[in-house]
Amino acid sequence: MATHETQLAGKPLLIHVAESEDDLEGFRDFIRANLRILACDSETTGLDIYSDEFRLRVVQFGNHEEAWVIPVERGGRYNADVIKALRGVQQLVFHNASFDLQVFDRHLGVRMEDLWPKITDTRILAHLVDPRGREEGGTGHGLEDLTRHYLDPDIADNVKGLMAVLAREHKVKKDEIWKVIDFNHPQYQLYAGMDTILTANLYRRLRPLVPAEAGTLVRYEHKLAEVCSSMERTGFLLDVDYTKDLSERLLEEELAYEGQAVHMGCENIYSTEQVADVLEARGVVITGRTPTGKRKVDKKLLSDLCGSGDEFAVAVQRAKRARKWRTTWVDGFLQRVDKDDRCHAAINPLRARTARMSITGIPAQTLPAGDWMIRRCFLADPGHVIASVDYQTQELRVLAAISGDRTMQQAFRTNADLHQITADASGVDRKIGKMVNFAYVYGSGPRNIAEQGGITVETARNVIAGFEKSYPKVKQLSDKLQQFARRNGYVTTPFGRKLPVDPQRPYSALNYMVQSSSRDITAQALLRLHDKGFTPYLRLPIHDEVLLSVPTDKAEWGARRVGEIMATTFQGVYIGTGPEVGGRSWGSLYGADL
DNA sequence: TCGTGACGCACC
DNA sequence: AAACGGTGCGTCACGA
Repeated sequence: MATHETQLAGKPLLIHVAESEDDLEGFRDFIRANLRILACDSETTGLDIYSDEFRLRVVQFGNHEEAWVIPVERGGRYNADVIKALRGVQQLVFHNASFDLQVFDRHLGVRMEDLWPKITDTRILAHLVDPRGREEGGTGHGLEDLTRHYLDPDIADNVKGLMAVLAREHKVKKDEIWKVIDFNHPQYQLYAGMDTILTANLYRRLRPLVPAEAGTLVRYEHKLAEVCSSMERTGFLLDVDYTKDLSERLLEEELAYEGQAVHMGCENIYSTEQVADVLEARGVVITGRTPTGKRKVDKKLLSDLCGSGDEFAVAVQRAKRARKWRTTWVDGFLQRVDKDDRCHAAINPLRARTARMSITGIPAQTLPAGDWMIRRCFLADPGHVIASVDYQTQELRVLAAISGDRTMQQAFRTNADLHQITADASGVDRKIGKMVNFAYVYGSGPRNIAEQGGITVETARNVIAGFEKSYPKVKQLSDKLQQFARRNGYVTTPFGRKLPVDPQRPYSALNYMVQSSSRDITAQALLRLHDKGFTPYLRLPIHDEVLLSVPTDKAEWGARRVGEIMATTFQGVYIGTGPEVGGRSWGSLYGADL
């Protein structure tokens, strides 16, 4: 048995490694002595849990000063004892449990459902303590960042440097190291064990720091993480033939237009500098500048030029679009599809400062909405169709609720046209009224609203004034929140979430409040859907929408039922839903299959 | 070779 | 008086 001695902030640590099956007796003793609570972690060959090459290599258990490292890749008793430990320990602490639990589910045969009830996730605790990333002045939420902030900066630096050192030693790229490194490498063993000790210590530090108002959020966020991890595990069926074909078509389009651009003197259309040079050589005057003073060549400029018949602009824009669609979406899907033709998104249920969720892998929140071509790649299961249920004007209704504004609430109650009300208050088009309704929630100023709506700054000021006069309580709330945020540095949402507000941007307090509350309304709906047994049909949560695959013969009923369960009354304001049933592909909801 | 900032663009 | 909130991802350009 190998044993490593090291230190964390001056305190001694002990890391045991099971090198032979005989060593497992010591491991079992350790588990028996720590049955109440242990931190756990795993080492794998990569992050692509659902790819064929993925392997689980090592599982570690630890408390605040001692850890065991078990090479489950050897199978046999190593495997069996780890499974017993996972089942036996009463409380398991992970950092980002969703990942490890999916790994154990798929590669160790321990169902997530069995483990989730006893999981504590330090990433969740860290977010409830400070939802800001490191770039935003917060602690960040990765194990390394949190270790640096709460435990021991030197250890954090070592962990960060380790990968690079080992990769250099083995002459491989950084993300390849976890596949090739030998289990007997002492540094590998040391840091594998260390991760659980860090997690155990983080748990001790973070638990008392969770704000009292957020106390009830702890269990709720863990349940939400469970539901989202279940969606990840299920995955989303990919129409592989269609997707491959689309990839080829997009590549052809890209090459054709890129060739035209090269012919017109631009070697690299992705270099803004080069595009600007060619445009100027063609007599275009570029007036816009980026924050760093460079010539601004963006979509708006290119579209305007396309409109006036500039063939170079047309070629650049079309090539860029085809390339973006192919590399960002289509090829990405093909790359991560598993052997059953399913794509597994990574859902982070607790991501933004406002707690908004994020979805990567299938970047479902950013797929083009005006076109069905990309969404057409995804299918409902065999015998199923796609259904979508979204909230109707979720954020504005939340604003009506938390501000208590009578006019806004009345408008929603009577189905009056809120955008027209805003427009009429200053005598502008409904389109402008709608834009300002949303822009106000984002905290936009007159200049921005003017640019966005193609109106003068003067008119923008009038529309904003009209908005504030129409909904006086909204303005009052914004002022109140700003004042509170200036004084205290944060605001607290109706769900008990403490959201830090930057002193330079007190106006963002209103948006944080609305965005965060909206997220919690969707999140709580997911928990209700889970309780009613709908989780197997859920595919993705997308802001104010839930996407499902439902059996064809029950689709209408199912979508309606999901809509009923999601619909809610928030502080007296009804937030209704719009269930939609499509065809076999997600694209059908956007005009495909017609 | 890798990491990072700037930029641009997709969405709510 | 004015203040655009949040996300993911690809590419270039640059520096260690």
